[in-house]
Amino acid sequence: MERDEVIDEFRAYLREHNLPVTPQRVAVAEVLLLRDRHFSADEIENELRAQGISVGTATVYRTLEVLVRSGLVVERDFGEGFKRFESARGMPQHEHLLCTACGRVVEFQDDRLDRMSTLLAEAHGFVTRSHRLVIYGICSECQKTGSGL
Amino acid sequence: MERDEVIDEFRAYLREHNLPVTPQRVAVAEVLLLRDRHFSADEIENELRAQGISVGTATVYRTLEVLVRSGLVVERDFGEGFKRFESARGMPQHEHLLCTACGRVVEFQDDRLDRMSTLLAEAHGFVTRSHRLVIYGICSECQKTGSGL
DNA sequence: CTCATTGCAAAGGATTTGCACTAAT
DNA sequence: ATTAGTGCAAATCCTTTGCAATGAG
Repeated sequence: MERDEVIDEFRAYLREHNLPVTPQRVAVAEVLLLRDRHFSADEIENELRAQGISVGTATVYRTLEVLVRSGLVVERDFGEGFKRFESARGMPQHEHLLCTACGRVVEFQDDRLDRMSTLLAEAHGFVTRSHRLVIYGICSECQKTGSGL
Repeated sequence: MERDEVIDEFRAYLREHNLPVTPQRVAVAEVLLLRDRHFSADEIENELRAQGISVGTATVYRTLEVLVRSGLVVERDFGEGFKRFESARGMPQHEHLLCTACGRVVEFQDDRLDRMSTLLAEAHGFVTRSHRLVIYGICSECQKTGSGL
């Protein structure tokens, strides 16, 4: 799949909803959709600044709102005191491993876990809608360097 | 276990650490340890105010810090924009089922899940510190009444 | 041209911190 | 007496909002 296809999808979404396609919106979308990372609003702003593009904080947040509504981006809260955003591409339902030393986020998907989660919910009379698993630990890199010890 | 035993445990913790046992600290501890609920800092303050006890906001937060360090209370973040605190009594590691219709929170514990979570982390080179699973769904009550549909 | 977006700065909500005052040991 | 805790208000951190200037369609 072409890298810019996702951006075009966003452009299409904006047009369909009569929302102006501004360079700022596209710039924010590019950071988020063309990379495989979890960005905080602040990181996005810094990333853009590093690229020489200046986008106001408010605009970053407002664009993130649109991106989430478009379904192209997903909002995550790992209890760090701020939110992170990631492309919704590919992995529909996945879990997160968060390194408490360096903040790195690793994603994975496991069918057995999905099934177990549904069964556990049923056992308590719940009909599952979704679930979220975050495992906090130390990644292999940080284990080597001894960071956060 | 008697209701006041937990409070005595907290008093003991304070003494052992040369921390003064103040009426404010005990008051906050009582709200949290003598009930089966998840409280926000704000709710604790209101609860105390309703009881005619006035405790400053800063003191509530500072006491929560001590309670968490003592291991008697656990801090939770369900992505609501603020933190919740609950007694750690009994269930050392447990998961949460959150009804998206009525907001009810149900807790449960499952060893197989704990083990699976550790194994999944290892498979990705992580050393597990802890994990958090929140299953979002509809509780049996709401399924009957059709709330949130 | 017209209306939505932008950016700045002020406002907000949750939590923290500085500091003079009070209380526990 | 000592030393730490308390309350208040000011300060932070992340995020939202008001509003005049700007830009997309």
